[in-house]
Amino acid sequence: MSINGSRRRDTTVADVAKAAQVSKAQAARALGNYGAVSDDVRERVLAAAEELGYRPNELARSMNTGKSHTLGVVVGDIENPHFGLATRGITDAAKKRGFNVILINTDEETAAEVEAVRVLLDKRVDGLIVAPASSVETQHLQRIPESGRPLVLLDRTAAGLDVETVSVDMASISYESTQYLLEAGHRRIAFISTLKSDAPYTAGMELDSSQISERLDGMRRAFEEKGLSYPADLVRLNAGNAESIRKITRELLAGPEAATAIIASDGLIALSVVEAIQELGLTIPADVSFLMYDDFAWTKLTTPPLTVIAQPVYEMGTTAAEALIRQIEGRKPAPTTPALTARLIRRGSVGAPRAASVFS
Amino acid sequence: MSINGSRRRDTTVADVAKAAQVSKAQAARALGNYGAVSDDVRERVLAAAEELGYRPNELARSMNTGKSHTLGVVVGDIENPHFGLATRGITDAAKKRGFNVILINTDEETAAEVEAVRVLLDKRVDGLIVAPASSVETQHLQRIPESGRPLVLLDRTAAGLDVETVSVDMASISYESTQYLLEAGHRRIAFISTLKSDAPYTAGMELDSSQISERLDGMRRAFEEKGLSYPADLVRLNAGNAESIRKITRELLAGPEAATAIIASDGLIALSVVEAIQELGLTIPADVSFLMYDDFAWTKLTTPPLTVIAQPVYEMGTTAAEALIRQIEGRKPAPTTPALTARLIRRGSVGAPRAASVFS
DNA sequence: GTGAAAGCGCTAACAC
DNA sequence: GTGTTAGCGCTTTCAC
Repeated sequence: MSINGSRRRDTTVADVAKAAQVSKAQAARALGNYGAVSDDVRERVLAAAEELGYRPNELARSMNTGKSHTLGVVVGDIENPHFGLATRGITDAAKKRGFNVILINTDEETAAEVEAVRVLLDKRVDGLIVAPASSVETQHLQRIPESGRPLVLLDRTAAGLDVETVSVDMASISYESTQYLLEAGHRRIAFISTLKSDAPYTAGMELDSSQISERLDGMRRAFEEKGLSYPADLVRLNAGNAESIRKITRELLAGPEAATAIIASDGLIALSVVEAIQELGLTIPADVSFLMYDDFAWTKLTTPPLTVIAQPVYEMGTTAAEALIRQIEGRKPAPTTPALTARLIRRGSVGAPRAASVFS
Repeated sequence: MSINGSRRRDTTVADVAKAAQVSKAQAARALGNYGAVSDDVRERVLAAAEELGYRPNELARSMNTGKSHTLGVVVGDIENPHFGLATRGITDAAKKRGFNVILINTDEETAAEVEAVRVLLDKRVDGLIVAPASSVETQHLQRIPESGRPLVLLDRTAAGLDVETVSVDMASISYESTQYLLEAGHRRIAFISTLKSDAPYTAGMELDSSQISERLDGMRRAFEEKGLSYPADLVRLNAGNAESIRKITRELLAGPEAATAIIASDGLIALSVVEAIQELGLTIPADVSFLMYDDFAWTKLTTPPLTVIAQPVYEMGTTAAEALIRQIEGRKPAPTTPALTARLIRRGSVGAPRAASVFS
């Protein structure tokens, strides 16, 4: 005893076993409730555990079961409400099934993503959900299934990776939205994305993001169906921060060939675009029409309320987590995977272009 | 050898040691780079490791070092941008110091929080950051320092818990903001919070949240300094979901004693309040003034832009993580902890009350 | 510098 | 039912 102070060791099964006067194995069985244990023993063990304040060491448990009951989640930016909501979906679904979540942010940098995957694999998570920063650089993702752990992709697909992917059909919703803009009379439709790229966008260029590719494909198809060709000069990438987005917006809206409608690829971009439009003293939709991906609550509060492409983000999160856990537990795929689809919510930010008559 | 297929075991130090023709201990030393290892051995071990694709098992490592290099983070709702941003701060700071983050959502339910703490402790995280759902029920938080692991509180304090807490001084910013409203002529100032409570608010009532208490204290002080008494009937709790918030807003704005100004306790509430105000056909600030906690980007896009109380949320996250890691590593507190303060950003949502002359 | 061996706390064979 | 005995993959004495 003496001065029993300083660093107190956690109480272990051995301690409990001793106190309950049974073998370590029996104590472990009672505590982990598996195997066969007499009521008498179970009672004594549980009482002793309670008494001693025993708490299982999950690390030790994980070590010999090989299961950590932990999911690794790798997203571009948790600060972005899109991922915030998706993460909420993931953690909710995970908790429901007894799994925890280790979250890593990549800032949409592939290097950080590679590192994140390494760390999570080293930590022996049971599976991973990744929203890949790049649909092209995917060797590090390849390693996940190779290491025997399941992987589910969120939002974007990855080249050459045959894994379950939870995302909505971007091509068709993009097609539909573009049609809507075309019918309103727009021809000069700009698209702004955060996607990093060394070179400015040119038609037919290979893109790093399946998601953006699909959206552009949808737009192109809508144009071509009307016998029009799609204005590749209005696609702007590298819309990284607020400042660059304002700059892009100003450029897009200047000159004789200015855009008459702008599509923002996500909520963060939308914020800066709308701000820039207001700063220019322009009015939506009289001077410029506006459309954005993701339906956040604030989009209803602007004047006018914004027309958006709503994605079932929370459901995508739960779906991804459920799919992953299903794979981890080796169960068969759900009979019918309900397709997740985006939909266009027409509010007030799309109108006829100023000089519609010129074109139509 | 034979059909070396099926389940491939991960390669371990033992495998590497064998391949490099050294003892397991030496291989481990080279790999973990600690202890003394000759250049020759190190080289051979590293080469063998590379060759075999060795990856350390962090679980095993954690088990005998007792350090998991993982932080547990418990927040009310990651979907709330306030926590999204704080979490971003935490993960950024953690990553910078080589720590990972396990995130758990409590939905502001104390029961879920108790469970979350238990799970994280069982997983042997090195320390925890908790935004406590309740400032009163805190026995489970007590257990964290008792178990020998550091705890840092975020946003709210907890009764009887002497741990580092990262939050801004709510009483003074609330005082300042209330003064501002009073000077604009408001007397009927409502305050809406998500805080759960069995009974409606009454003056002097004990609240579950230190944060809300402080805010109300600040308001009260501002009123009293002007020789006025503070309208406790305008404090509304239990603003849980969009529907209840709209209902509260409608009530607050009806009748002869209607509120002339509304303060929303967080961004989620603000969204619904503003929407409800618009639905009622009222105009901000002509019909009702509005003030909210947290400065989100969208607050600049409404008409008029909203007057807000900006909190350094991201910095609170990084500060909390840094403080926690400092404690984990047993280092002394930073010489000067820079005080985090909120500030009032006056935009356009506060004006004179409709019937200001009646009061002044 | 190096290696053998003893754990970390738990689960899982395997006997009895 | 119960206890004994090996491990899981790593770190860490402790000799040499």
